[in-house]
Amino acid sequence: MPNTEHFREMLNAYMAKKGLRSTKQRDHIVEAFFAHPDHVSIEELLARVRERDPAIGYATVYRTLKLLTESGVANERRFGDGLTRYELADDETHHDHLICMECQKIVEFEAPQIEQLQEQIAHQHGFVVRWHKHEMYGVCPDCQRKAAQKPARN
Amino acid sequence: MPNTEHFREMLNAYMAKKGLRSTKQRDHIVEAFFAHPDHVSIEELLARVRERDPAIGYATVYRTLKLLTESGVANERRFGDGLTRYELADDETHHDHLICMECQKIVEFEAPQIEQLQEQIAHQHGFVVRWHKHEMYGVCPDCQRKAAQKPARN
DNA sequence: CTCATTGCAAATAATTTGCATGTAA
DNA sequence: TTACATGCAAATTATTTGCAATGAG
Repeated sequence: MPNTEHFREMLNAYMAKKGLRSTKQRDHIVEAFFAHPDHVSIEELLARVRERDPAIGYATVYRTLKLLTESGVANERRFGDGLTRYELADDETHHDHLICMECQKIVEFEAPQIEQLQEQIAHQHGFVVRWHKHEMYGVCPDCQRKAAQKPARN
Repeated sequence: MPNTEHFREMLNAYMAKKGLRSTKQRDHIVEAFFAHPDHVSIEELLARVRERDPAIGYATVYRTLKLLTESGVANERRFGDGLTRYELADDETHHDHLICMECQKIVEFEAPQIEQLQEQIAHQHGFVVRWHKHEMYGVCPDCQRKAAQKPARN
């Protein structure tokens, strides 16, 4: 589990400001998210949360993840499998993604040099950047190997 | 309209290989896409195409855009407004995006230095990159100005 | 007590699919 | 002629919402 202190504070501050309440469902969902905040889908999260509290419904998970997103704790992402996925909005240790178009594998990487260039460009356009998304879609080593063994059949 | 020769050839090759046929609906849709291949949605495309042929249905547009995607002519993109948008898979003149979180404005930019760094990183992980997505979400100059005039009310 | 929250089921929204009919090749 | 393509409507899928019941503060 990553260091979540900062995010817990953000969430508490947001909830206090909006007059929102803390419930055991929310707590479970938030804990489950913090435990594995690595591009999880609603369905995956729901499955984990139901291990502790089988009565929790879809809608509550959707609503809580929206809350996490609004409070700046999580970011919504879509990769291309039709699902919305969530990850910690962790700017400090920000990672980007290499996605295999064959097997959907996701590899994370960090590239401080790119982040720096990004900032420059945004600044040239007068933008203030809140977060970013940098994804490369291609073929991973494993799938390249498979493709070599069993060539196309079209 | 950008230079589309290369893409027409890709599409023809793909259709020939798969034994697919050329129809007037497909032609209209493909032309409409080539005319404005700048992150269009299905709905926008349908509206344009119906100016020429009012009988064309949603399904055909969806099917044709899937065909363009499979043939490598178009790429599917999702920005965050719930719609899938399409753009020319133009690697040569590839552009990335700055997206305003307030007004949804999309600004394009090019950054060859970043593209170069990307390739390096992908190579380190053994990936072959087919295309990529690089989006920065933030606040544009206009909306920064508005926010300054009319501060938050939460 | 009051009002946010929950779970369910129903409602939306975007996209896909089945099928009878039309039509390239 | 032989399938592929089309348009429609129905089906799917992901997500949102209305509402009565529940529960936090």
